[in-house]
Amino acid sequence: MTSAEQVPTSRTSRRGARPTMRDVADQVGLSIKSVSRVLNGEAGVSREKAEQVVSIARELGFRRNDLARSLRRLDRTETIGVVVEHPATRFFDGLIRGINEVAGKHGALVLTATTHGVGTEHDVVTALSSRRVDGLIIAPSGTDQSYLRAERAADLPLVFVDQPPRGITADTVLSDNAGGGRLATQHLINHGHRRIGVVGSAAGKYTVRRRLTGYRDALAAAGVDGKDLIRLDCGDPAEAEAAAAELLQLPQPATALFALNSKCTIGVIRALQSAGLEQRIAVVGFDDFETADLLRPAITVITQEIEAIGRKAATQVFRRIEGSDAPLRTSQSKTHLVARGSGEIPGPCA
Amino acid sequence: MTSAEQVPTSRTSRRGARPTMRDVADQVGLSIKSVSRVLNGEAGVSREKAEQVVSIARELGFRRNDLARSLRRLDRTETIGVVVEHPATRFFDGLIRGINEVAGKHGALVLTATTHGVGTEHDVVTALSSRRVDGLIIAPSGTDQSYLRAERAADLPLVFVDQPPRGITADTVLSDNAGGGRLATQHLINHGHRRIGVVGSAAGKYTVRRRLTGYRDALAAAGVDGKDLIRLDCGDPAEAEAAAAELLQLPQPATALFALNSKCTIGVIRALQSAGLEQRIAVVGFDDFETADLLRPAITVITQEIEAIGRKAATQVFRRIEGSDAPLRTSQSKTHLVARGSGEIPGPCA
DNA sequence: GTGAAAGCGCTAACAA
DNA sequence: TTGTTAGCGCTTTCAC
Repeated sequence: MTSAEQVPTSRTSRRGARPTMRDVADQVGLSIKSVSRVLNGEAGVSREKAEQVVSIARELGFRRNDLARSLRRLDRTETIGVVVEHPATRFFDGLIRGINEVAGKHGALVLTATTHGVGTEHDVVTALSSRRVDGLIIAPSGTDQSYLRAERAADLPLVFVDQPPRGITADTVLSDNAGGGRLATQHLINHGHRRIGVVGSAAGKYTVRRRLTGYRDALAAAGVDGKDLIRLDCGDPAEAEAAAAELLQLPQPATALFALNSKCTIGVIRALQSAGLEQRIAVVGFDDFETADLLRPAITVITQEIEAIGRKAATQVFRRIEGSDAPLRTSQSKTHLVARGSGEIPGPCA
Repeated sequence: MTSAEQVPTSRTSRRGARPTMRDVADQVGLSIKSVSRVLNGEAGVSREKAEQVVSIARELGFRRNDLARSLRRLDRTETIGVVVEHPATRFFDGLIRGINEVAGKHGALVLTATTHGVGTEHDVVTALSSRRVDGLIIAPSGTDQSYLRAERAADLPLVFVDQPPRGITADTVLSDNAGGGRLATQHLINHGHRRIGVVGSAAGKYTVRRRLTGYRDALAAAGVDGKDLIRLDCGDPAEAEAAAAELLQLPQPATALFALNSKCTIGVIRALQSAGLEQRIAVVGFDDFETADLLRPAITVITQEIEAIGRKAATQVFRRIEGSDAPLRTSQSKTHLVARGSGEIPGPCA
């Protein structure tokens, strides 16, 4: 409290230090609060001073520290987190497009984190939660989401896509996977097939189970038995290729194949090409891919309304952020069959 | 300082409020600092108390507020930002994989933001900078990066990939685009082609210019003239298809086509299929795509070492984060030709 | 139209 | 082993 001169070191000169509102205020000769007002577009500062603030801020390379801002404003970061396993699939591309579209309207930044590789889903989600995103859209890759109890308890908006969460309840946006499985199978039956093989990924996965349910329903409705024609747990195209090859070499071989995701579709096509059967065996794949129409035959697929799913999920997140406490909701988007050739190859009963 | 009882309202009961170290400390009957020690794995707390802290923290659903933590620790957020136009391409997939691999070793979270659609590159990068990421890896989509002067001045680690920045200088990791263009063109020349058409995207884009340079160099080295065979500014497969069709209908039509990116490759293939020329006209595409080997003929491509680029970029970012002030560096990764059939269709001079 | 003071949740520095 | 104090950069509240 003595009047000894304080000689504050200029913070801006420290390596890596970034200018603060304090620095701008000092330069303009204004209080930090006025600077804050200007930089946040609040009223109550004279035009002249305001212009000075803007110009000095620009000159200094000022960027508002949103860490501090969000801390003071009690965790409104205007950021939503998206957690996916793997960004480079048609599915996640469309999803993120849809989410971005809605988030843009709300002035929020969308940050995507990947669970592939080092970090597990749990780690990545927790990291985002600790960084206080305002909401989270999660395409689960783990098998248990009960670690999110803390976030649920704190009312952090959580929306699941592609698969429902396990171990907790939350808003969820799904595709009609069973409907898609039914569509595909029915389509093949209609084209005269009775021995319809299935190649899919992890047997325990929700989407796999649902698509399979649709397959079984369609077979049952047509009075067909398909028990020995299912090959699951194919994690990559190579495994799917092997599985498809197997289905084609059974005593009573499959005359049509239904691939439960696009990686499997690729494996199936490889198997058919190796065997020279691509014009003889029908194929329907779940999920579209960019070059599906360039193949010979072009590939018939089941498509999902992916961008719509992204929009729905984001809309729901923002509804919750704005305080909605409507009951938890699970919505389901349609799936469609796009006939391109491979699925219309006739079977023995055509 | 009077002994009047303070009756603090329980903060945890407020809707959306999340437990703090204060809450944990109160429950355990310890100071906030001890809680901090435990939750950050610092030594100096008795086993017994530490276990209590951990268990109460878990019970309360405590998540450390990393906004506050980072604020106090002067902007070490242990987060790096990646800015890309569009996550769902083979390129960005590999890139993010490589980045994640390195970031994982450094305990940092990788957050990806997309510039496609609503937000411009500038907005997205600034938002990330305001959130105080420790470093930024940017695949430029805009045409001018001088807005990053503030970040450069503050020594925020910045690494550009795919294309160098304009308007500022920074560490950059590129592919040898010209080399790839030369490889492709030379390959076609070697297979007897002299009229080699090019279909590419935006003429002003760095990668397009470099790949074209390689093309011209190879033609010049072989004494071939290719002036009227270049069609740029094809933004999507449809435009590339039209451009390719045009090149095939010239008085002296192209006998081979070089597509400068995978979207163009797809358009080119479509044009050839429509004309029934896919077995007659040679094609080389820049950038691989998942179904390239399923097409007939399978597509010969130039590949980039994408994951390596991601690893290099991330390594450089962390080097800078750790304080390196080595001179700015531009590194270049190799490109390779993968022969699959379409590029080996012989030309008239074979 | 302008500013001073307090405090968001945490950690650094120091004290006991 | 444990606690106290100050303060990161901002916004909120209230006073002038």
